[in-house]
Amino acid sequence: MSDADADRLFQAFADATRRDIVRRVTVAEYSVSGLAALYAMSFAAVQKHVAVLERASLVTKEKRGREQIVRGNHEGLQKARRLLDEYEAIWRQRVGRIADILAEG
Amino acid sequence: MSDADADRLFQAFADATRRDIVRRVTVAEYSVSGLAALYAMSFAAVQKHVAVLERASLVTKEKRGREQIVRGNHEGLQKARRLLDEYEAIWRQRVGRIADILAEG
DNA sequence: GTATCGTACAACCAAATGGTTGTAGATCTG
DNA sequence: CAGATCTACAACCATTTGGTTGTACGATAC
Repeated sequence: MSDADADRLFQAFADATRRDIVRRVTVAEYSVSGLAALYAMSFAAVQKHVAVLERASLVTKEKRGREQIVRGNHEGLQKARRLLDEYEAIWRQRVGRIADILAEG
Repeated sequence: MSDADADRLFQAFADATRRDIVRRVTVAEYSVSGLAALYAMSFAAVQKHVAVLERASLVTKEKRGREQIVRGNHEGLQKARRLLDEYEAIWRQRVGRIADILAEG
């Protein structure tokens, strides 16, 4: 994953409204206006949040009639989790080294 | 974890320089100026990045003589991973529901 | 004691972010 | 067809972000 991909992913997660959208569209389908009705902000603002999530592969949009259906996209979440798993692995290596030092001493 | 905590965490991860700092200080100790020497930006800029990471509990600072030693802090990483695990759980529930529907049909 | 080093912090700047309103194009409904 | 609905997008605004330089101050070295 490129730096730019990771930037987009974590940036997308760094907003409570967007995290809420991700949760909702994972369990059910929503049109953009359906989502907009849930939040105390304009339709355009929600539209922008959805666009941020789409660019981060956390959500997909599909046209259905005049509506745009938003659904969760597992791809982005998987990428984010794999990246954090790499950091976790670095921690485990470090713990391993410390254990080795203690074993030697 | 509060929304503000999550915001700070993911915001902190949403920058390649900061992610690199986290990796480095997890495997070894660095002073702030030691870190600053690694990047093509000013000392003050790196100092700000470290401050962002510290607020997000991804790093700790400890004064040693005139230096400030930066170390990785597992707490922030754990919080981030747990939060992503919650999203993963929502996905698994969804997959379960779909399987149920298929089993019924 | 006097440089020098490492840090903190303020002030500033350009660009990005998160919000707004307004306009316009598609699609459905009556 | 006319009107309502859903979406897209531009323009604008305030705040935050990521960077800079400059100043000040405690700790170290000579």
